[in-house]
Amino acid sequence: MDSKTTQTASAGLRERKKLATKQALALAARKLAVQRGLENVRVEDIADAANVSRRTFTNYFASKEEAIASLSAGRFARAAQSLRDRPASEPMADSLAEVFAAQHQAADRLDPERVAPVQMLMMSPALQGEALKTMVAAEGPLAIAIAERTGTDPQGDLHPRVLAAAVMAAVRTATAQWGISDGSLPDLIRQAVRQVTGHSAADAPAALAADPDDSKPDGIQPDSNQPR
Amino acid sequence: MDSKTTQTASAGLRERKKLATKQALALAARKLAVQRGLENVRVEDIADAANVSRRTFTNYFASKEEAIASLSAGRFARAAQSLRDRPASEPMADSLAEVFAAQHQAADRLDPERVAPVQMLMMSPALQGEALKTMVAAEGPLAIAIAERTGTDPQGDLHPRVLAAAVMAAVRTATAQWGISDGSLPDLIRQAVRQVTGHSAADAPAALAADPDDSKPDGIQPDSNQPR
DNA sequence: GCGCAATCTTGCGCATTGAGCAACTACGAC
DNA sequence: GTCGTAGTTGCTCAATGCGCAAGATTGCGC
Repeated sequence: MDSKTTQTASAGLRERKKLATKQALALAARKLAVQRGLENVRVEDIADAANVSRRTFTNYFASKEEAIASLSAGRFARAAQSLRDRPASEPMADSLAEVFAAQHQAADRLDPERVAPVQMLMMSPALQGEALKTMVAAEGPLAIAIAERTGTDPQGDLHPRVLAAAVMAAVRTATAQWGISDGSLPDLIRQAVRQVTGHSAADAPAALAADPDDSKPDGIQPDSNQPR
Repeated sequence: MDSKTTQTASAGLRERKKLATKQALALAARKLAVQRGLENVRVEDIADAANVSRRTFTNYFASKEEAIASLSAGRFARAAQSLRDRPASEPMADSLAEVFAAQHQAADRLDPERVAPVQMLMMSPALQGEALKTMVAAEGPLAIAIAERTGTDPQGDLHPRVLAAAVMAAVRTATAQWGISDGSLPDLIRQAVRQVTGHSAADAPAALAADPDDSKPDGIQPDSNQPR
């Protein structure tokens, strides 16, 4: 019911308005949280900023944290599809590394001045729980996509699910490391993902095709609502 | 401040009372949640069951979810120390697999009638966030212990942290799988952990030494507060 | 076009919660 | 035995989550 934030098939004005409201709320929440700090933002403030009532906010999100986390949900949800778009001949380790590296490629080039606060926000303890739930929620679809490749059963077999979970954990760790150590985020992700897929990080090909899917890395997107 | 739930060094009556109160609250929270369902339990009910005021509950936990999750926190916190207790000569993959397999060994023998509701509870969406935070919190100490073994820098180097995160993810996946598929929890954990450590699960030694540390697998402990 | 049904939004109200504050009490150092 | 410190509690209030019902908007069949 929210996984189709991506394929805006323009099902109808109704649907589109709903999605627009949801996104407006989420963006307003993030914007205000970056500006004032999450704890100084009331649900009412967010609702006001999105021109809806406090009650309407509750219809979409259970909390401000969830609203902000929903911004990353879309990107992670697309990971499974991105994996399917990879050539089936490619080694699984390569596919996974590139899928996630490509997703975060744009973020790496953005102005650190604007990325840093968002990064800080997403790592804050108040959001950690929601952020984790978002990533864990993406494990299921990813496991299914992996199982399709390997021809295993995504339900009964432990392997695809463990791999999906491990890869997401690797991405999370790499993202956390980014900013502390130097190095580009995509490279850190490749390194981390390859570690859990069992392949050595040494022989990683430098060349990589950025998915068209990468056009909207909404997690740290320099959208118009970004504080300026 | 809560990681020493284990080594009750009896620092003083004051400390012990504090710990006792905390544990009583946590156990009461879990007990009531299993009985009535988490949503039908108010903080006040938990406080009453533990013979403290509602205000005191807040002094220890921010929410009922956190209270319940705290029961698993102790066990995960001990994982790092358990790893250090392993012989340094043992391959890392074996050590990790056995540390976590041993931790959950007792749980596997318990009466499924009593384990099932607890398992159900821990997997409920309401607790997922807290449960995840608990596991992620354990990654840091585990990464440090891993880094000690491998002689790498737990801060700058990505490897120990990724490994720690991947192992925790593997344990989480195995636990989730447990109950759906058949098989013992320790075996599932070994299988999952070995997958992310890169070792094949085939050559796992059957023999394993249960840590003395395993004496209190408090996560699913058949304590006196268990519903009967 | 038209009007009805489904759905979304909103205002209102209430139960619950999180947290600051100050008084009270128990522990433990001296 | 006395006193300082730390834990517990009741009071209070801002904020939240959600049920309910009325009002507004969209989609659809005719």
